[in-house]
Amino acid sequence: MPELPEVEVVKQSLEKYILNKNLLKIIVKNKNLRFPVPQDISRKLCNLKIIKLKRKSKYVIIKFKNNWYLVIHLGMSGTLHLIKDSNKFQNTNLSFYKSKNLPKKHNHIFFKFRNYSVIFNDPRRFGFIKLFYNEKQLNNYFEKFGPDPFEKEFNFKYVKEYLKNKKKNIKNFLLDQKFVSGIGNIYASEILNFSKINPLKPSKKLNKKEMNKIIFYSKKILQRAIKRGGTTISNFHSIKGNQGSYQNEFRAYNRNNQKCKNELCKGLIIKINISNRSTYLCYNCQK
DNA sequence: AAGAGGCCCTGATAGC
DNA sequence: TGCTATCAGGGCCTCT
Repeated sequence: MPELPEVEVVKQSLEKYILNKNLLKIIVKNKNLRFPVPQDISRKLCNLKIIKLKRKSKYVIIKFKNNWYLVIHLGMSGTLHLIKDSNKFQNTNLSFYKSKNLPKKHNHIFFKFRNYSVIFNDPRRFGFIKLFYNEKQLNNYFEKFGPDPFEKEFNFKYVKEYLKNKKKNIKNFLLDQKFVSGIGNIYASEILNFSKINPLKPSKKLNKKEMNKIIFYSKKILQRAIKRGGTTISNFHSIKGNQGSYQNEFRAYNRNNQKCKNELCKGLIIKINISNRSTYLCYNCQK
């Protein structure tokens, strides 16, 4: 589900509630996520103050006062929920189920704070959490990732060097987190439609103008999506349950057989498969 | 080394 | 109503 904008929205809303707060305890209901939940995580992290929140790519990074880092990835279907604990039921699991926003199933991890809990829900369990015990370990993990689209390193020189002599098509490169990190299947289609580039175009055939368009629209579209609270297709929302609205601005994704919205273009958006993932494009203006 | 494809998992929806 | 097939926002692993 969540690409960079959705994760950024989650990080920002999470920050309001858990920054500078003590994590009282963690209750793991199901440790079988994409990777097993780290052993003894509750004992290790209880009564530790959260001193910083960051986002890298599609990951939320939570820093504790002892310089440990908890990293959260939401996979395809993961969500975080903020639930107020009523006084009556505090310290019992019952309180967690009092909010109508909380799904009934797949609430795998409960992070308990003084007056509320943050709950990790994930039906498909492609999400996961990881624990790092110092900054070096953390940096080591993210070393293999390319720059976020917003980072200065994501510039013409980098893109040109990286794509030189590469056979893979540009759409698959936008999804390749080693090249640029944070873009997923929705925004890849959007970026290429704005840039008027065919997703199947071999990367080495992109000219300077096209590379610059990709860089420009990656930043612009993701910024805009963050501003609109992300994209809500089936279940994404911030931790308070607010829905994003960027889906109302889609130009390509989910618009099979509808008119292309690029200026002066009379083409139709068509859905095709690239590497087994839905891809939306306009053959008329995306060359 | 780069690239293609399979796979992990549940739920929603379409078609019969 | 109930079956089956297909698809879904991601990314790791294996094979060539």
